[in-house]
Amino acid sequence: MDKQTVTIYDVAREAQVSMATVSRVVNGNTNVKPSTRAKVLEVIKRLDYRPNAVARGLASKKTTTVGVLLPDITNNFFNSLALGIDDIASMYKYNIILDNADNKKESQVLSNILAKQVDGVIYMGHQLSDSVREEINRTNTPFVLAGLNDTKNEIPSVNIDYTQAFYEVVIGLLEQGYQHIGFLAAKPYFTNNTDRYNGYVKALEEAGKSVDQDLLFETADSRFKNGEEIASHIKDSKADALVVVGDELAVKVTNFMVDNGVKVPEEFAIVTSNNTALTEIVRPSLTSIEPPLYDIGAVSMRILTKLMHKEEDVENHVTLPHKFVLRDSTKH
Amino acid sequence: MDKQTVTIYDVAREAQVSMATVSRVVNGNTNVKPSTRAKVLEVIKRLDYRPNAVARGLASKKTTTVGVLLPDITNNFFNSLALGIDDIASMYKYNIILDNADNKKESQVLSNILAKQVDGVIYMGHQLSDSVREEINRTNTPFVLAGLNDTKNEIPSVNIDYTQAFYEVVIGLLEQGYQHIGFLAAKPYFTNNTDRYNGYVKALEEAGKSVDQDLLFETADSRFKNGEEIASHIKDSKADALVVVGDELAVKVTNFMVDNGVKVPEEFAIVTSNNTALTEIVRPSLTSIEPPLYDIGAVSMRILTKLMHKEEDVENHVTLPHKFVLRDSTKH
DNA sequence: CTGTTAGCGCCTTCAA
DNA sequence: TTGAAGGCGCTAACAG
Repeated sequence: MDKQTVTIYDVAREAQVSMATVSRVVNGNTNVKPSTRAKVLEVIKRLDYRPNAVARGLASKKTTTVGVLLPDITNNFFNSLALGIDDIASMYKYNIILDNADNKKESQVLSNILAKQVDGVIYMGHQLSDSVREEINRTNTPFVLAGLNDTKNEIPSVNIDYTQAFYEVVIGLLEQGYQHIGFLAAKPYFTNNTDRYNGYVKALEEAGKSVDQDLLFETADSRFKNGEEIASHIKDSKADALVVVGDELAVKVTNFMVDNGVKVPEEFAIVTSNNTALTEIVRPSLTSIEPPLYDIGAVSMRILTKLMHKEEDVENHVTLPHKFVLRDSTKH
Repeated sequence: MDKQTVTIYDVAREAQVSMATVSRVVNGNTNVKPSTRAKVLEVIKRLDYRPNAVARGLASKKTTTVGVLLPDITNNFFNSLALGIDDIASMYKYNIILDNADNKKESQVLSNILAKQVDGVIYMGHQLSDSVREEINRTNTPFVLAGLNDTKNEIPSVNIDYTQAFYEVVIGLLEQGYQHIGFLAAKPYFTNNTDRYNGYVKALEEAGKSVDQDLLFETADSRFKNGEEIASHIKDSKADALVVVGDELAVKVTNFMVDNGVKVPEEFAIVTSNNTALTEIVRPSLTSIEPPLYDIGAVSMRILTKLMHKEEDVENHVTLPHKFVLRDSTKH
């Protein structure tokens, strides 16, 4: 009738031991005589006993559950991170409470997840709002930001060097002879995009060029659907190369260019930022920065486990190395 | 120091009422004098009290948490369903414990999730193994299969009519004059693929054609990466049209054809099955069956809420209508 | 090596 | 409308 029918008491009675002993064998405590352990295990199996994790959580103050917040589970950037998180989580026997915080009041979602007594939280998103930061500071539950820099450097985070990556991309484009390199990203620039923009600027300045406002393109949302109009603007501009934040956006621009007779990469080069599967699907395929998405998630979770186990000297701000994948949207 | 510092006792003391009263206002029980309710609420706010969901779960035997199992969170088919599930879940105030069951022993994962006392479970996957079915039957926790038919019709599920959809696709291709229509799917055929295959066969038979073994193509895995070799086989076969299970696979075949000079759709037509974003990214864009992925997830979760609330007469096997999106990979 | 005994924080009768 | 009291199932000292 109920979810849980057989309890630790039932096992204890049936095995003719105390519940403490049953608890010990369930928790792998070694101070149990092998013969009684065997007896208990037999009864557990026979009765199909399954320890109630909720009761366990209440008594031990540990739930072996971590909260994971992300803006959009269908976004390849975020779900790639999530995969890494999930793998490491299950390796360490943690469950994940997933919250697609898109459109919901994040601090509300966070409060709710904290009420569930998660042992830790991984936060993914475009930026860290003040209300969320406040929640984080108010609780003792460990937090890690995955793929998002903390502008105040208070909260542990795992990232690549977005500035450096974009700097390198632009330098490369310059070397290939492109003259008017545009920058396309969603506005307003959130944390990571500010970093990327800085890398773009730095490269231009080193090359003795100044930033041309006419080469700064923006969209309100980096999702695929919103790329059509901006692509048209870009085509009509003097840009002969473009670095893009968001593969979906980059794909949209690429298709628009090709569909409208622009030769890529001869007349127009495109470099994108996340190296998701889309980059290999478009024609021409897209040259891209290759951030180790899975690893960012995995490392974030690994750090969280250390934090949850109260280990000392946990690395707080990890910068993972990135690579580049040269494909057909650039000359090289 | 601890996760949870302020408890219901603290609030009771501070508000000078009993904890029972605090519990009542927290749970929206109406039998509380407005003035004392106000007082309690004030204290709750002032103390930043947050009810401990674990304790609540233990006492009430409800966790307002549901388990969601899927094989791969980076797969667009599954994460689209997950988005629908998540939206409805948060609408009904449920949290989701997400388990990427890929490569792990599913029944183990399931047992683990059941130990967390979830109020219900949504299962997604390619098939329902016997061990999982056994687990499901052994527990009283409600289950719903999302995007997966139960071959034994025991467990509630939400799907489209895969057989009918493929039947219609093949009929359409036949009408357009294609003579040798191939069928490409991962082998062995799991539940849904068997349905799809049946639709393919049914259409051919109605047209007086028999199934040609040389037109049955297979891969071990429907993911994008494994499509190269099979695409080459298909190109060398007599097929002049192809229905594909899995958009990633379809994209791979399309790119291979185009890259190798085959004219799509003039010489070769392709129809895919899930209408994920990829279909609009390839050139030519892909004609596709349009299953309401988000809705399948949403309806599954809606049904699960009814089951969890022990409502009567809950619809058990829902078949949602599908559509078709005609794009450039077919003549029409 | 094993049992006894308090709680963990909250819900929920049952009385008042 | 409110309070007292007994669990929910398990962990974790503390004895023995």
